[in-house]
Amino acid sequence: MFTLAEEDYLKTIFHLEHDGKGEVSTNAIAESIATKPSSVTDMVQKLAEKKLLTYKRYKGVQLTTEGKKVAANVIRKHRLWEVFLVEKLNFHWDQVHEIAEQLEHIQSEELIVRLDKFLGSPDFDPHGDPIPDQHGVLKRTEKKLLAELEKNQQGVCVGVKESSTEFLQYLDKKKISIGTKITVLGKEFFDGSMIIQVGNEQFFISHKIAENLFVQTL
Amino acid sequence: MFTLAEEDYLKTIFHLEHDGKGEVSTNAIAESIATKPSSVTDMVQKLAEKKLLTYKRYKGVQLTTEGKKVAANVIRKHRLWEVFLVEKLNFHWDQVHEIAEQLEHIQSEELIVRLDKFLGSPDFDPHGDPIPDQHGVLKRTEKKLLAELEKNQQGVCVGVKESSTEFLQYLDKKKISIGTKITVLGKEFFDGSMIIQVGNEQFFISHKIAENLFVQTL
DNA sequence: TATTATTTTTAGGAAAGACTAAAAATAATA
DNA sequence: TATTATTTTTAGTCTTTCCTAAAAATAATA
Repeated sequence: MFTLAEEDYLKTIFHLEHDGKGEVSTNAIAESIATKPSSVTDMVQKLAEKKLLTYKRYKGVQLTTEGKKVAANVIRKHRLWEVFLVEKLNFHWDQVHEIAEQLEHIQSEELIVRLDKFLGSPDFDPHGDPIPDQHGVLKRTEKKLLAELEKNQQGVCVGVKESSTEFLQYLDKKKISIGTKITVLGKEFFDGSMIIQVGNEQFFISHKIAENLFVQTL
Repeated sequence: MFTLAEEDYLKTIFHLEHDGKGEVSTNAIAESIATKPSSVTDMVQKLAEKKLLTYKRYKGVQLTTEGKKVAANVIRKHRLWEVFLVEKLNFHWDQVHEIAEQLEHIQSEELIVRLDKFLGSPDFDPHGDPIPDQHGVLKRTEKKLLAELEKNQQGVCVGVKESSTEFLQYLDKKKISIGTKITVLGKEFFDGSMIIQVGNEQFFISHKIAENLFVQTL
């Protein structure tokens, strides 16, 4: 369908559009993709001919609906493979990017349908980033403190507020790390303490803990 | 390390060397890889410079030890991915070749080590072909009738001798198909009947059945 | 606003890997 | 062995994607 290079450009432009608002500049693309601006101009003109983006000389580019769909699909594949690598092959979350960069280009609709099912149709990748659905729709997410979640809400751990050794050791003991899915089973109004589920374990955490953990939520 | 095209050539030449004996001709490679002989000459000269094969004009090529190692490694990856697709994603054994053709080029030592472990270090792919080990060593295998196996031997189903509807339905009921691993738990000298293990099931089969099933063995 | 700096594009070309057409070896046959 | 057929190679191109160097457009500043 699309070449590896085309897919990489679309994906990168998609990300840049989400960060900065509006058009994406040639230089920004060149930097992201580690190539020269002149190469970007070439490719961007080609993608414009294919109606995957709109391009006006010196004015930057913007993905079309079709372009966004293709890009989101590549990102979907990338993030699903990352889940596979971490959940099934026990890679650490920070080891999987490079491999997923390759796997995201494997062409097979059926493969992704089955992989998604095999993984239990996850909503987030191991970095806490949301996985676009089959139609390329990326649910918008918010980064919150775990303490802000209500009963029955879910989040994926994406970071800590204060990283004292004690706190990190606590998280380690409780098997909580970047990408870990956390479900709030109960919340005590009195002191803000919670019962949460992590993997198959359920346990109590204090408000102090819940205020130190960042989670990504739908 | 090597380009996708290089890996495809090495793999193809490896297979051709195993089929016909001796040197592999330009035309044979061209046909296998669906390209023109002139393109083969180009690539073969390049691979010869890289010492992956020996090449004499008009005389065909032969892989060096290094070339064989690279080729066997690609084949190892291909076959491990096929096992993954069939065992984990529930693809049918005849649907996986094209996808594995792509997956075999993913570059990551660590990935293959972990994939192999995840799959339980299988010896055969879903077609009954042996999987080369980490060092590129391909165990030689034999195709036999199941009836010829002794107690505690293992084989992978690779075909049937006579394919009557009744027999195929029997195999279907017993969940035996191409690629199914069969272990002989016991064998009765008197009538040649066997107790075999298929998946988690253990059951009795008559000599007549065992004589109609081809298996690949180490 | 004139000038300088930055960004972007054009022009021309390189490497990889494919192709066609024609030439050169080798093989097969009369 | 001479001739024909087949296989293989060479020579010259094409496409994709990248590059460098120089030109053109836009933005920033005096």
